[in-house]
Amino acid sequence: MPRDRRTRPTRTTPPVPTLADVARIARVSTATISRALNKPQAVSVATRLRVQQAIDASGYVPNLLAGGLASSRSRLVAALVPAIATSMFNQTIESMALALASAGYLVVLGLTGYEEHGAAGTVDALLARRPDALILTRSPTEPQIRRRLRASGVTIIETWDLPPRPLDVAIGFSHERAGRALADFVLERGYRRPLLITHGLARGRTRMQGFMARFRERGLRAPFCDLCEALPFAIDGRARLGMFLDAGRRADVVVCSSDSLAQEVMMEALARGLSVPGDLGVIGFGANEPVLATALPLTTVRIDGAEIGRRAAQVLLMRSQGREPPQRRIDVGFEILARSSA
Amino acid sequence: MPRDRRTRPTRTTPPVPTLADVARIARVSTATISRALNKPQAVSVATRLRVQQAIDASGYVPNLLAGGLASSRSRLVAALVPAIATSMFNQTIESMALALASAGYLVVLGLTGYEEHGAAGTVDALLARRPDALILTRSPTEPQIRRRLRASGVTIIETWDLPPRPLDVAIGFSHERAGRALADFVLERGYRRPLLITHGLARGRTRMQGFMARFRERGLRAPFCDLCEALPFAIDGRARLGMFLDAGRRADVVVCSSDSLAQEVMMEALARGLSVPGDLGVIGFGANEPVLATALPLTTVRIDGAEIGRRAAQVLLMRSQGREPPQRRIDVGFEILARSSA
DNA sequence: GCCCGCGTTGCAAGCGCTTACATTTCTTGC
DNA sequence: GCAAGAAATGTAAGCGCTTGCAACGCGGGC
Repeated sequence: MPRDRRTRPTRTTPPVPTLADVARIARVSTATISRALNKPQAVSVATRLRVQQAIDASGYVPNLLAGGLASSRSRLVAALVPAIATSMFNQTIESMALALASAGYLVVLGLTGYEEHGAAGTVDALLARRPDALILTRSPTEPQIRRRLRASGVTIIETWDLPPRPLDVAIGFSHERAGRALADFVLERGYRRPLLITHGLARGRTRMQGFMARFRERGLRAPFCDLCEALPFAIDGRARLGMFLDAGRRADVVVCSSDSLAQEVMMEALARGLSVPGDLGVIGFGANEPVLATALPLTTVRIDGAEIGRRAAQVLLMRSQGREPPQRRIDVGFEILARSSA
Repeated sequence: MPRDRRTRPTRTTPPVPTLADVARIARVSTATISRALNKPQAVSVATRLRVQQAIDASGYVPNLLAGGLASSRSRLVAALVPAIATSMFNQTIESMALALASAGYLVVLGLTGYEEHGAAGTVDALLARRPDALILTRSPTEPQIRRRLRASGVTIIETWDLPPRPLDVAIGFSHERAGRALADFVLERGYRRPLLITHGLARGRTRMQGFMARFRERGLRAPFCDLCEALPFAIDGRARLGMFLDAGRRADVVVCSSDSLAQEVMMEALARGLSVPGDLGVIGFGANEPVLATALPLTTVRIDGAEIGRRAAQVLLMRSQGREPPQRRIDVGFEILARSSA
């Protein structure tokens, strides 16, 4: 093997100090340094002080690759998300990362894209890092992946949904119920001819089905559905509403699968001289901070993405202490924010 | 030490297979497996096949903590960002992560928040992971951190700016020049009384200074500046413009530090019966995908965040092959997108 | 005075890989 | 048919930590 890899760091940097170097300076064994760092209460105050000085003097930064290997606790949390440039889940990841930072955990990102089967390779790449937990923003459907995840033995947290049989722990809400709640909401407000515009991903579909089911249960005629094959953020709301109206169809409220979509729809309505909500109600979905922050008067379904992240952090911290979370399915609910667009 | 940590994975999961297990199955040495995985061309085709079968049979997933420790290449890239819930930099991180994924690299996130000195702890947490590179979205000012970064020997890439003396490699553009370019742009369009609204972070300030400098050079009266102490995404654009106008001041164009800010300003202008750009021009900054995607007719400065990410990936891939990037300061430029709001 | 127990510290065996170097097994050329 | 070099594989020494266990020192109880 290489004689002295410590000189490797490019361009003649002085070698990076190791535990052994610190031990030499502090005149104690490496075990003591390790303990001073990881369970300070096991080390006498005097020694602790000496160790700290040695660390400062040497500029030592622990090598957590080595630490993780030895302890089989990487203090890494893997997050599997479709994207981060434009994503509902960022808030969740961020609040989780923040909640975990003080416990020494870091988040590694696995980007899957929005294709149905984009996750396989990414899952393996993440598992290779031996994370202490894996956060999913979509439950994998492929049995192979599910098996692999289970076999890995790491804590798996599925978020933004509540599958009937979670792989491990799930934190989210029922999209079916959200759909139903929306149906009740629009009916209560007197709307009778809703237009649903949604992307074709599973959750949008599920909400739509909940919505339809409610209408059916009440014996009302089925709402018109515009199920777009485009990705969530790539739907052209103006065009969709335009096409609908141009086809001579009519609606009294538009229920959209995202807030940005709703904004576009609203814009198109206004451009066509329709008043909102007078002539046409508009409802969004997602209400994350940016939309909440603006004074935009959009009626929408608010999901507390940050809360999902905090709960995930809690669960994982419990597991790391060997305790079991009280429940396997944690419902964070949703809330219909009635503002002035519907 | 623990006898058999392989049984650890919670709740009586079967032990996770290791290289040695695969070697046993394939009836070769562990070295051969390692080579088959990391430099396939060094292994005969027949063996490679046998190894692959053994891997499939056992469900082996390499342990990259161990691999990284042994090779001192973690294949981890650390990204230091203020936030991801609402951030200009997500596009950069995402495109970099995507470009690196095929080379087996993963991104670990370090969130610093927007405070001036939030980075210190995060930097150490990231360095402890022994990343092969560190991507910064803001150059650290603290000499201590700069020293630590340099001493670490990892590739450091500063992005979204072009400091005169980069720590290592910088990929970005000149905010000073962007400010000047904006000044020239508004003057060319005949505006003479601009209002600048910006956050108080360094780059916004720099752009503002560039803008002012250009006005001064041309002998024109200084523009009015509204330097807000709020964070970039927390400025209430409607209120800012409102206060300005209510104070009896006048402007013919508003230059904003972000697109979302510009949108709010535009909304307030319209709400006050001012036509845009007839009575008041509005200019944004940042033009990332979401804003580009909408048909929103906002004149703005477009920065190609994705390109910055791709370039970063390139640099780091070169370094990992021992080659030096051709330049230390890579200018990706900016572009003033003249649409219809100014 | 001795023994026990506790609080500290040290010893040293791994954790699961990579890789320099040694060894074995092919190819070739003559 | 054989030597020499190339190609493929094996051997084993780490990489920098963690941690079970042993050793030590000290004070108190009897």
